[in-house]
Amino acid sequence: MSQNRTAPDATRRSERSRRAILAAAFELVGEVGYSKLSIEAIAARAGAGKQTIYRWWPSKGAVLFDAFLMLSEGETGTAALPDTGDLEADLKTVLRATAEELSDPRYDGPMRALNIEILNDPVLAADYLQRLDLPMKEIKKERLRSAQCAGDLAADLDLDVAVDLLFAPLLSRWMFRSGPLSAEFADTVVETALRGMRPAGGG
Amino acid sequence: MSQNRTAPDATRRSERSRRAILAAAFELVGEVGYSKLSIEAIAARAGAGKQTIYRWWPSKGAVLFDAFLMLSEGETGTAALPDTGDLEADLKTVLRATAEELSDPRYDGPMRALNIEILNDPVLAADYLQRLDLPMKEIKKERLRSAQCAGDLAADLDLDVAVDLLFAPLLSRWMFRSGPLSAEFADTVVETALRGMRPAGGG
Amino acid sequence: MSQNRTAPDATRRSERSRRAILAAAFELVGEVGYSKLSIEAIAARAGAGKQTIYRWWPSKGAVLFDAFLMLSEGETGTAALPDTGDLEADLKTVLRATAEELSDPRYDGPMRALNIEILNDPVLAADYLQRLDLPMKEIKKERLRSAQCAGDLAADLDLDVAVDLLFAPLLSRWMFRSGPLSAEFADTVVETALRGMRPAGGG
Amino acid sequence: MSQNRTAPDATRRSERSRRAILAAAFELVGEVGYSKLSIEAIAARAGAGKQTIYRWWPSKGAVLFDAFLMLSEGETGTAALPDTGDLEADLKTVLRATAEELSDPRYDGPMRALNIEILNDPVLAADYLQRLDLPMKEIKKERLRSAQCAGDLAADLDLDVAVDLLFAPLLSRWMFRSGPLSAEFADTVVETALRGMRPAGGG
DNA sequence: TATTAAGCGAGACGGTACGTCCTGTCTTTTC
DNA sequence: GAAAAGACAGGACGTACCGTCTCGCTTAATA
Repeated sequence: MSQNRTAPDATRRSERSRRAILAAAFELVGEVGYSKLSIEAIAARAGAGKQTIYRWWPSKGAVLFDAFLMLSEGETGTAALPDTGDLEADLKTVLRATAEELSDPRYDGPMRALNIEILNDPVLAADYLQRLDLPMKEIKKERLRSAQCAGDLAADLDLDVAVDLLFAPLLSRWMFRSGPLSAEFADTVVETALRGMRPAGGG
Repeated sequence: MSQNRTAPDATRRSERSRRAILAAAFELVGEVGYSKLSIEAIAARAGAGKQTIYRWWPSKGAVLFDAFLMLSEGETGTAALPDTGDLEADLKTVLRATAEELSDPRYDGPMRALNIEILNDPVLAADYLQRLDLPMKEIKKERLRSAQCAGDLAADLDLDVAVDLLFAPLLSRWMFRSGPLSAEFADTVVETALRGMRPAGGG
Repeated sequence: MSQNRTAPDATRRSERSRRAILAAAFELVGEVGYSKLSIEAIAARAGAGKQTIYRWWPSKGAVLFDAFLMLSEGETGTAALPDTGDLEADLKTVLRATAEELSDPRYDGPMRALNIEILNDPVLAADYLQRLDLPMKEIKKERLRSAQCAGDLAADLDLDVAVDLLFAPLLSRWMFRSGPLSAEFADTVVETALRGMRPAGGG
Repeated sequence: MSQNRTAPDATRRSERSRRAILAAAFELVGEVGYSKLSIEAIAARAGAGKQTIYRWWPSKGAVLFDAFLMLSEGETGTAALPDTGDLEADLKTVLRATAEELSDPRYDGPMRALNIEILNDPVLAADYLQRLDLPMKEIKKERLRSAQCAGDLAADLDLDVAVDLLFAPLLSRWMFRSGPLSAEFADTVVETALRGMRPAGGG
């Protein structure tokens, strides 16, 4: 079970360096964009040696990814979508919030960087899926399942498809900048998609 | 309207070099992936000088983009979605084809590379929007409009949203590799989305 | 007698371009130094096409050399060293003038450039020898021969060696910047060298 | 006393790389000549990165110069001209050796390259003067001083001029290829120059 | 309480690619 | 048919980073 190289001893890892590196990575990607982001710059900004980065992360994308995880620390697992009983209103709240976050210049740069790495690197993509995307999808599905039990959604609805239908359009607009990420857009997407998911005999 | 630098004289441009460079770029991105793609390698493979690339394209992404345009040459503007009268069947045909294309390893690599460049470079994104995305969206909207006239879609449906709802889920799955790009998935997306777009009184 | 390439027709040669190119070369080498001198810059400054330079000169050094010839046009062949009857005084006059010229920043740069080309290119060196150095050496030897006839120099003196002995020290100091090119230095060289060249029984 | 850029840490310098680079530079300049010598080729031949050259040397000429210094390592300071008591014979020995060295194709190329750099670069010229030319001149002057004490040279002879008078003619012939660097030439120069430097009353 | 061994900052190293500049050739257009 | 203009293939420039590799230094666990 040993690595080909002597594995680093995690107990001795400097928490100070770890945080400084992740913070520096997040800052820099926001300042200079993904394509200009370099390990050298991260190390310099963090006051760390390059080797410290190479020792603990397999790629630049992994650093970036961990920087995101650090931000969303505590959120995952505990968080749940709002459930006021009104599915449409709850989803509109969530999509509007998502739209706003994607529009925020503080998050736009780093988010694009992470997406680029995911596009590039299948390993990182799998990691992202497992550790961020799937948990968040489960949270979304949980809310839809609740609505399904309440009879607000068709019983045979594929919840995976439902989540994609609801969230992918926003992502697509953000990615290609093909339209404004407005509250109106969020609302229309929710309204149209939900109409397709209601029980057949619904009123 | 003049450039800040003396612009190259397009009338003297070598068509032979242009084609060789675009072909080399497309080949290489498929072989080594985007992150390993270099201007140097493109020039070498094309038997061209690096300066010839820098003279005519502002960025690596622009080369890649033109390589895509060269492939889809003639398609844009002339093409239209199938219109058998059965909207659902027609859309399933198109989405299945799209899913297949995205699964094809010959297109997966270059497509990811192009998307990365678009994520990175707002200028290229705008160019892409104008020259590829908008025309293709118009074609899709044309088919939906035809269905709208036939009473198969709600009269007040926002066709832009409709297109996003239909096509974004596929793109999202491809991008994050979050599920199989199967014909079943394409069908389910079309069925669910269309149900939400039909006239209220149901035909 | 034909060249491997169709030789240019000298009768059609543009005198205007020739002069502009030589002038531009001379100016530029003074401004930016030899190592930064480029054919492109010469052509641009002269308002000439690069091909015009390549058509008429075999190398950058040849252009530079012709630029020098243009300057000394008319001098060669006609000129002679002063001959007042006092050899020592005459030589001091000449060496002092040479020292001054080598110190002049207008000539220092171009002269170094020419010397560099000569060091580099044996063909150009031979050309230089034939067309500039030998004629000038002959002029100097003529003056020494006159002194020899007058009994001021040893009858068996090798005049080639004599010229080198008189002029090389100055050149060496200039080249290596190993000391001031002063009138005193010129005088001392002449006095010392001449003492060694006088007839044995001389007073 | 600090540099404007963070100076490299000389204690960490790789002696292996240094020697390999200097050796490669010396070899290459002999093989392809100065004008075809490139940093790129030196690095490749030495198995070194280009940055390693740029880190430690300010210019191509400086590399070449150090390559020369490496060759003459140990010679400077310790060496002295032969002193058999017979000045003329000793000088003839030295000049003949110099002439032979300048004729040796192994040294001709590199030597020309170094001279070109010296002509080009005043900073390098000053360095050369200080570290090679002046020490060697001092050695030559030492021999002349010894002769002066013995009464073989005029008491008021300017030894700097004397050295130039003796050695510059050889250099000049080599540089312009204006004549054979023969033993006869060396002898004649020594005989003629020395005759001008002897005490007035002749011993 | 010393010893020791890992992580650490620092940064030199062999490399690759960058984007710029220039070379020498070729072609097009003008005179 | 020479000349201005400038695109072309090619190649070196000097810079920026890559990922690897020592260096001393600090620091936590072991002897």
